[in-house]
Amino acid sequence: MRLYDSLSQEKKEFVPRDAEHVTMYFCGPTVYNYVHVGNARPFVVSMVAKRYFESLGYRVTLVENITDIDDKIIQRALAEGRSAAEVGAEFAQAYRDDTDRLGLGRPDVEPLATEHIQEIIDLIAKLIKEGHAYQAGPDVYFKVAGFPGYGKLSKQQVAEMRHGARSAVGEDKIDPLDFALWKGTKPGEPCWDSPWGPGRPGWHIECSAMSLKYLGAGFDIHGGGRDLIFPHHENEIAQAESAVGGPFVRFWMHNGMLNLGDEKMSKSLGNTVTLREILDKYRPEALIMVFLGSHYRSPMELTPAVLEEAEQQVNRLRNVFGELADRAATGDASGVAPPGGAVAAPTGGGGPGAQAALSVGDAPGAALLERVGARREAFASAMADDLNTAAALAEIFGLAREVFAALAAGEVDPATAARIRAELGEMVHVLGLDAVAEGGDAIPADIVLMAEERQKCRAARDFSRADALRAAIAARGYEVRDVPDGYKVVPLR
RNA sequence: GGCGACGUGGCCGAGUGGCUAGGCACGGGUCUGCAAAACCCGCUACACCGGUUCAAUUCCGGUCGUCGCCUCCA
Repeated sequence: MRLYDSLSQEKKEFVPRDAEHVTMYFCGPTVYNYVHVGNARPFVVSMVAKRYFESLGYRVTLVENITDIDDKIIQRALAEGRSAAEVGAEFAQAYRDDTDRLGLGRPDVEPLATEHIQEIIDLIAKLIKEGHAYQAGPDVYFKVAGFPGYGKLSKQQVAEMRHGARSAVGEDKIDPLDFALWKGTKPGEPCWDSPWGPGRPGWHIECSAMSLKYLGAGFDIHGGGRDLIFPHHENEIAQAESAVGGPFVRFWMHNGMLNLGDEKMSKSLGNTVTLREILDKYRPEALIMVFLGSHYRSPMELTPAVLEEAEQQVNRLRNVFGELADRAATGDASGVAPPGGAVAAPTGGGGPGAQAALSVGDAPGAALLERVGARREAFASAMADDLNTAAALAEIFGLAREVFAALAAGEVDPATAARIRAELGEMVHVLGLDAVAEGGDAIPADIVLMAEERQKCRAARDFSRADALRAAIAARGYEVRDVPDGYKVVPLR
């Protein structure tokens, strides 16, 4: 596959460091609050990338940190009269809870900065020992001037950066560009013992320490939001390459920012929306669909309209899986429908039976399977081109259209339906959209009763009562669809 | 000012030197007690101005506009 590397600013053939093992590190959030939707993008991107590599046959180790010690956490703790550890733990858990709702699983390792203080201290000690860092009073700084490649990721000139750089009061840097590796403690702040006195890690060092610990120097992919390029990742390169004396990572992968409406989502503007707020209003698959609908490197708008549209797309995929499941269930591999056919389909499964018996014929099924093969190939090429999920999704929708058409024409035998369902299932799995392929929860018994009652009303031609029942069912969040030989209940949304 | 993106049909959003993106919405039709789902048909674009070319939305230059980063930020 080809993957864009932000450092060289070009797509390069991706070859992992280790033949069969892909190593990835993504920068997770600093947990001083509930994460906003923007934080979900790198999470989704990294999980989808992981799935894609796995689909290629690689073993993947994805490390995604949680930074649970920093100025803002301390500030909040102070303001709320509790410990920074407490604040960090609360929001780290909230972050896990929120991202769990996406249904993408967890990264393989989710290291906490506060649990890697020793590794951080060791790394700093090494940098000092080798002359890349120096102690200044209670603090330790990285010596930017000693790292020739500084600015190579963000494409900035050191001289110009120095122009606008500033030092906070009380800092004793030699060079304004130097950044803190270790911050000496101040009254009321949490601290750890170190060779340089009590203090805490600076912002960037934890990621280098943890990525090197779990993945080793020269690992494959280091990712995160574009806004981390400077200073975070630039500084990581400086400190990590100085420490290892060689390349830090092979590919830098940066996702674009999220905008809310026409305003940029920004903490300073105060217009952030938390991930949990979004997930309370929309299905997780819809949010994933929105992310995948545009390329991961592009900035994107997140508006109610976009999310609503994604809900529709989710419905369409759910429908195609539902129809395929129904068709697959209508008979054995010979294509003969079971006697009697299905009438009620309380779980959304089962369904039409009678008209199915007529469609046999290998030819139409074979033609459709050919289409599936072609779509899968196109899907694979799209993903192989810098994870072009939007194009990959288009193949899924294209296939859905073809499947529906074949289904409508009665050209799909149960065995073919089952096979297509499985293949489509594999595709949506790579994109983290497994939910669209699942049957969903069982329909509540009372809803089924209402639907049954409605059937009776229809049979008795009491349509006003039937419609009232449908409305009542809709009010409960379900939709009744009349199908040729019965009905079907599906969840709205 | 430096660096990096981007301007595609009603909307979102891929992509390409000549040939269908896809989705949503909309209009017409089929099916249906109604509705939904689905199918069929329709709607077909590449900011502007130059240039290169047999041919440019796609390459080059310029103009206008939008956005991100330049030590809070995924």
